[in-house]
Amino acid sequence: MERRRERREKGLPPLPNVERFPEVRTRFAPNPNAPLHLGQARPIVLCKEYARMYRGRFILRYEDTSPDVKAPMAEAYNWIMEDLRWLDAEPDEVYIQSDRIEIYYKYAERLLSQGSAYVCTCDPQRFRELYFAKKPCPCRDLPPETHLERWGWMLDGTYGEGEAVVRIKTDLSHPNPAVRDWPALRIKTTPHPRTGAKYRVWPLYNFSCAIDDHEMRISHVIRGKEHLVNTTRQRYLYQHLGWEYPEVLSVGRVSLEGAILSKSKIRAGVESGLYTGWDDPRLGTLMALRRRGIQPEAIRALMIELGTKPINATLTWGNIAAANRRVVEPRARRYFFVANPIRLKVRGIPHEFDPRLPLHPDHPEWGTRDFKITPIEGRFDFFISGDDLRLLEAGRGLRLMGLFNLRVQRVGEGVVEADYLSEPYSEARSLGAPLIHWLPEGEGAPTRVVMPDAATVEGLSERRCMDLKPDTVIQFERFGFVRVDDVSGGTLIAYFAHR
RNA sequence: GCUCCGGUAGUAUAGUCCGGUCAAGUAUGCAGGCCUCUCGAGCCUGUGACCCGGGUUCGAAUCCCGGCCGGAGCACCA
Repeated sequence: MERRRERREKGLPPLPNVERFPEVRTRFAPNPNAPLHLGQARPIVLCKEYARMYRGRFILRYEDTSPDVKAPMAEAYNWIMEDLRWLDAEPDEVYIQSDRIEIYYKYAERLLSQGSAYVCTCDPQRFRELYFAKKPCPCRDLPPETHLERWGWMLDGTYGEGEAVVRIKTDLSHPNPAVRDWPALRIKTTPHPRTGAKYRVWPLYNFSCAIDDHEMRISHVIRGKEHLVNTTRQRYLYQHLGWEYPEVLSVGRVSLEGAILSKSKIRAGVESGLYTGWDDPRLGTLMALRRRGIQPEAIRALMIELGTKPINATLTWGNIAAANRRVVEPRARRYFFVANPIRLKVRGIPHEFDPRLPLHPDHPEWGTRDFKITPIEGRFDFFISGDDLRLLEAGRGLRLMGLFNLRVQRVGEGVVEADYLSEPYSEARSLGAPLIHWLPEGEGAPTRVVMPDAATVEGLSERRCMDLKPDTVIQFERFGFVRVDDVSGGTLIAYFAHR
């Protein structure tokens, strides 16, 4: 009782039955047909974290055995690896199932010869009727020699696509029809992006996955609960082979409010041009989150918080922003970005000013951004954000942050006129004057911020921002946190993360 | 339709296995206040939840039964 109360302080609960295994080995087994998305981050982070916690190993296994229905993409193998590295989930071992076909064949033959599997040549429709009635199909009870012979015909091309399939024997009276005599290998002649036409018989998910979990000595399988039935199916295979099934943690699915996580929908949108790419800010891919400046630490923290329960979780962008803000706030430098700029003409400035604004309000030691305001006959022009127009009113006070106070004279079409009032910040406070950010005329670098809905906001930012390195997350004061995407084209391109 | 899994505040999570310490904790959100030359951060206060109905029990978020709602699976996909 006491013990249980302590352990949840932070981090993950202990893994069940660790003592069953010489080493904790977890695996993530994606189909390389798209980059990773937020939903997949849950099992990944859990697997990696547990491997770390128990000084075990984390294995990446590409499950690319469906050349047609879920065709692998040659680029996706690398995308996935990059996504994992970014998430700080570098795998300790990597396997590709399309390299391991012979291994699956070997086990198929063993199962066939020991009568644990059979080659079924029934019409799928017909088989369906039979298994719903809990009846064996005519192939099931044929002798192993016949099945081995048929197996040869699958391999040598005597059978065509759809004419034969290897099934694993299970309990035909199992209450769940889905587990009865499930298919293990089938004929598929579509060329594979990695192995071309070398193989015509391909294992199905439950077969290759189950074999590999054993071959790779996986101790704990952490996967989405949509695989619950698959776990039941695979246990039959382990029984036939005399293996012990690993521990299984079935975790709920993660969805993200307003974002599309479905690979097929994303692909359709990317192909039709609805999205700018797999990293369109509207998408929930890891690529997209990364581009928006979401930090891997934030994703990891979120996933660890979700934990290992079989409950589906719907995260909001607010949840993500909150987690990310915690990571990014203490280390993001502050700069001014004037969105939708309008001209501010100031008169009556008594002398030069050299405002110095901190790069981070809580870290004065980081230094300052220094400006120089040199009025000519008391006049100087600034740019301020059109979004701040709502704060301005003729006759009212206004403070330019870190500079001086003004009295607004006229709010006109695209131009605001104001008179110098005073310098002390305290006066702005007592006046209740709004504080706004600004840029001296001539200082601004053209800047475009890509917003979460893929719309863009144009404006000006401090010239020194052009020296920032891509990937840096900064805060545009009073605007929000953004990630610097590109500075090479003379325009600063940034992606908006959140406020 | 059949099979399985879930259901704690807007969202997420702790507690459920081993009933009392839970008139339910935490984070985020929201509202208000303080602080601060950002609409950031920080601090304080408030807000708000055990799906429903029975049962067992001195006592149920926790156990049992029924219902309702949600999700997943029922592919020669992964």
